[in-house]
Amino acid sequence: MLSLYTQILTAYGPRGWWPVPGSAGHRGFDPRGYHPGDFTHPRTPAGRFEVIMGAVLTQNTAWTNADAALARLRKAGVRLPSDILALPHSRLSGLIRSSGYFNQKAKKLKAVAALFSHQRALTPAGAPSREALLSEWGIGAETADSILLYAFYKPVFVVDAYTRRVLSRIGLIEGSERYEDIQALFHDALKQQPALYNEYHALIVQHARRHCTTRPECATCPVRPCRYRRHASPRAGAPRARA
DNA sequence: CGCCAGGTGGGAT
DNA sequence: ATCCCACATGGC
Repeated sequence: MLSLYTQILTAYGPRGWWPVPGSAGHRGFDPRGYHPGDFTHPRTPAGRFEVIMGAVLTQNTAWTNADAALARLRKAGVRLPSDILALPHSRLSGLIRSSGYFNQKAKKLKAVAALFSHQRALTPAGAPSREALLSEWGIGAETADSILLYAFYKPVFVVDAYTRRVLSRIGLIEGSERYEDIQALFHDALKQQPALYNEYHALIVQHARRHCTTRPECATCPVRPCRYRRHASPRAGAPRARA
């Protein structure tokens, strides 16, 4: 686990994703997504809630699509749970249209707004537990953990489809393990620091997009050893290897 | 035009 | 417990 981190950090450099306490500057969720000035400070209630809405809106969706929806919400003055709760479903779904699944996500935002509607819920002391998040409709393991890590700086590693793919290609997991089992690999091997988990996750995303794609580009891959490399075809078009 | 993108809940087996 | 599917837009 640590070896993978070191290798992809060296290869890609720090990603500088969602800010953590003590970081010098505030850059956006995704370097290509947010721009300085667009974004709300993540240690205020509105800032935390923006991160939370982003976590829902980006579910199985390109970040650019989710970000466009966040921008429209911001422009419409939607900043806090009470704003979401005050909107009719049709108006809300219209505002977030670009994020895809807009009917489902409007419902999810309503649910998440209800959970965070008490002012204390958007403060560090009042942060909901993982169990409380998971019990809300529309919040699964990854979204819950994204909220805990990125909105509340809890030392919780976020496992996503990229994580599963990269680790299984390398041979660190089989691929069908349960979410929490994969997460435990990170929790057990690394110091439990939010900034580390943040950076590591961002680096996995970068690696999965740059080299460890559906059709991987193993020829220039910076990660070694990798089990998949032996099976992978160096050029596109060849039949995909299966273990 | 086809595929993919930082998932989740619900229903069938 | 596991598998299958609906949910939907936008970029390449």
